[in-house]
Amino acid sequence: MSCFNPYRDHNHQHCIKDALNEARLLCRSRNIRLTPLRERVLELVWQSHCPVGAYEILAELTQGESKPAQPPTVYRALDFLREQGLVHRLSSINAYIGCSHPSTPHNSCFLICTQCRTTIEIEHPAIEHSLEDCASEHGFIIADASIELAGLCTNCKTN
Amino acid sequence: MSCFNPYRDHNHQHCIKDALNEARLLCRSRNIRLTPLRERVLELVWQSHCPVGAYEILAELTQGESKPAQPPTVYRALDFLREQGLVHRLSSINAYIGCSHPSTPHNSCFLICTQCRTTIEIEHPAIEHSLEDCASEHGFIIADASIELAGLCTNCKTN
DNA sequence: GGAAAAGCGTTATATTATAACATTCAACAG
DNA sequence: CTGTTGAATGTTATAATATAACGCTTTTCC
Ligand SMILES: [Zn+2]
Ligand SMILES: [Zn+2]
Ligand SMILES: [Zn+2]
Ligand SMILES: [Zn+2]
Repeated sequence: MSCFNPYRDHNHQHCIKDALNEARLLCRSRNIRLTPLRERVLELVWQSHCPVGAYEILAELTQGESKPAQPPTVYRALDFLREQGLVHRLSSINAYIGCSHPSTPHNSCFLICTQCRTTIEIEHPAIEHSLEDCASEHGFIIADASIELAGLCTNCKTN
Repeated sequence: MSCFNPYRDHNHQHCIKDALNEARLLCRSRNIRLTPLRERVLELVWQSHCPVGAYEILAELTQGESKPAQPPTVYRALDFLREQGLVHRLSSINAYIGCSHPSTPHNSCFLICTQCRTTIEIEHPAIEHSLEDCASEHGFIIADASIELAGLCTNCKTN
């Protein structure tokens, strides 16, 4: 049972707070720097359970600033966060989403609702096993798995 | 046992010929038009078992022509071929590859070698089942699965 | 044959991402 | 402290991928 069901009401402030806290601890333990900018970008990524585009983040970063931020600012922060496993890239929609369990290494697997855009990251041993089995049958060594399932979430399929 | 092993020598002319023949039959049976341009693009996609970028196709289309082809020419042909299931898009690398079994509906799953770029499309009931199980556990209805596994193929892992 | 739709050419532009170099900041040794 | 070094960020420009919009041509079908 997960700590929240993003398809229902929940206190999302907790999600944000938890994600930021975990990120801080994780970076501290790895002795790397979660700078204010990186933390800010992570916070913006976590504004919802919907994937967010790099240029959306850029626009939000720029809000209220005198000079607009530039693309490399965002992409560098995202690169850092992705390297640390704090953020995933959803290549099928060119968007980014916070990782729900950054402390444990995993192949990411996402359920992306095409209607409400809510996206959840799932971990399912059966998927991992079937992929590994299949790859090894072909003598293939998986380095990086991208599994993105688009469709309708519980909420949207009934509406 | 598959009709060829793309990691070893094989007569790739057969692959191209078979793919084009199957495409013609399939379009005929669906009563849709595989125009010369579309067929040409499909042929270019099938030039190898490596994914190919839209602008690479564009460049090859332009070879020997007086006026260079424009992006919409290629993208429209690719859109058509994808709608008909003759070509898949690999979003993790922004590239396109011919479908190895376009006549039967399937979720695409690819093993993409990061070294030699050879890519094979696999069908494995266990993967389909585990994905379906997992999605339905979350009340999610899969409309479109994108599974792209990057890593080392048999050949490259030993070299 | 003529209307309607599909296909394609063409021009322009949107969207996503990176290269390259300058400047500032943080860490650390001496 | 201070000077040195590498990391982080700012800044400008550009690359790479993809689509919008409009008009002409070809095919389909009555
Ligand atoms: Zn939440
Ligand atoms: Zn994750
Ligand atoms: Zn296929
Ligand atoms: Zn290889």
